[in-house]
Amino acid sequence: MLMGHAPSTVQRLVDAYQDILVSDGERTATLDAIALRAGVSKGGLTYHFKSKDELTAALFDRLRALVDEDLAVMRAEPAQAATYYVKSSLDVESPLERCNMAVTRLAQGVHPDANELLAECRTQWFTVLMDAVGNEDMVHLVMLLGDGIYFNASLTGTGAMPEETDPATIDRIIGLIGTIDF
Amino acid sequence: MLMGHAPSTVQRLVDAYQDILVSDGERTATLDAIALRAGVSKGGLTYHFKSKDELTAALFDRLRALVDEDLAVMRAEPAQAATYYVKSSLDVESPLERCNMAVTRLAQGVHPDANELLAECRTQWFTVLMDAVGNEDMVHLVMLLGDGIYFNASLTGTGAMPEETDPATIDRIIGLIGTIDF
DNA sequence: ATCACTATACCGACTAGTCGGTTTCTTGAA
DNA sequence: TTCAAGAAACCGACTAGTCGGTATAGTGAT
Repeated sequence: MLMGHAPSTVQRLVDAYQDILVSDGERTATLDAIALRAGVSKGGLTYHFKSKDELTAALFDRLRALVDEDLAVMRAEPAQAATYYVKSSLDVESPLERCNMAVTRLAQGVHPDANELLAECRTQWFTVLMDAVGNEDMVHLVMLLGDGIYFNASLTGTGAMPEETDPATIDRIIGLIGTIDF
Repeated sequence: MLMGHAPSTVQRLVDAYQDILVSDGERTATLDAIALRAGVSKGGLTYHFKSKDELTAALFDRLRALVDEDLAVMRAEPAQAATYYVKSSLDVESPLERCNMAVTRLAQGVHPDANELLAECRTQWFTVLMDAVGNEDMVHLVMLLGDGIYFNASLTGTGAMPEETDPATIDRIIGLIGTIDF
């Protein structure tokens, strides 16, 4: 079969939707704009996705798949799970963070399904971190820290990082937290 | 003169805009919906605000004023500033947090001015916390923690809190952070 | 002939903003 | 005391434009 290296039209459409959500927000993510960015006509879009809800469902499926991968990585190396979780929040260019951000845009637009999906993902991360770390307060601290980093990144969109999310600072903060006794 | 306790129409319009943004998102915050909620007609709205941008500017002014108040409180008691900052992130019903959340909805919709304003506010909080706490890494940690709490709250809208933002948990986390040696 | 589209036209719902008109309150001259 | 004139606050119908969705005729490759 030799699956093509070039992304399929379906993938490109989801990519386009995701990219527009991240960089320009929900309002701008119209069917015309998505089709244009994906390099197809509007008819081409509706050929693959009968409605915008179907396209959104595909974006949700992508997030679920990426989160599953991420959870597998954390489960594979429990000792690094907490550090990995915090640090990966910084990597706003990663497929997971970009997809997460896109769904977050929808959630902030108060799309109920997007909110539910994000809550579900957070629960999964919490469970895996609990298995890896053991201490519940520590897990809350780690997740809140990750959320804070992520929130800062999401506000600036694709633009320049504010000082808060400087990787070196995060490294030092992780070091500080590591010194906490329980 | 005896200034009325009942909020003016202008205030009610900004209230309505803010409330709809927080609980239903940017898309739902139409001029009609805002006017309806404020108890005036659309004409009544446009009498006070010539455009939606003007209404948004009034919301921004409100946030600036509330942040100034908040900064004054922190400056008045530097020893409690960090704890105050983290804990007040939990109080999603406070005028400041609600207004902040409304502007955040616009920022997530990638409104450039909203992003700029939020960045400006964060800088001010950072400066005041630096004066109060001294250690830069500690200030970053405190702010990221506050952002994480705030982000969790903003995702759930006005709904029930997820476990992460349970006040007792936050108290314990603040306690843990207080044990860090520099 | 089927698949994966292109291109274009269209509809109904909705949205920001406009505009003529109405009500209510105040003011100041006859 | 009355009343005309303004001004402030507000109403609601209308316009122009946008968006999601539908429909349809056509194209080129397999």
